[in-house]
Amino acid sequence: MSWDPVYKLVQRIPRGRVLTYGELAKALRLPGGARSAGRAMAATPSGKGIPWHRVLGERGKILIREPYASLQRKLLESEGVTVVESRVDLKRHLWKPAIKSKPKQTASRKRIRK
DNA sequence: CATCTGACGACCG
DNA sequence: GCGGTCGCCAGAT
Repeated sequence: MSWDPVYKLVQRIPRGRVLTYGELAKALRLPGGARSAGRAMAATPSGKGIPWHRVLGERGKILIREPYASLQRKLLESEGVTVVESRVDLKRHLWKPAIKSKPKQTASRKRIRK
């Protein structure tokens, strides 16, 4: 599986902003959901300039285990993101990615919900 | 091929 | 809020 689309989006996250696995997966419509986003990040090649630390769990919580958790927190704080009790304030730092090309739905997009 | 293992998240108690 | 279960599914063993 090629996670390129994921890395590409992650690289677009502005400095000082963050994104959650769930939002990431939803934005790219990854099959398997958030877990897929997590797998992609787990396979993130280091040294590619990919700001993996800007991806957090639901509610802005740092889910990765040590020793990376400390590093992630450190990197976030160095960008001006306040981390409290292993979590950041999404209201203040969540970044909303542009919608991934949603092929013409001009006027058919109806609610799927009940 | 059979199992196990998660950078997840929704749900439940 | 915390811990356990379940669905998800690509990789590793």
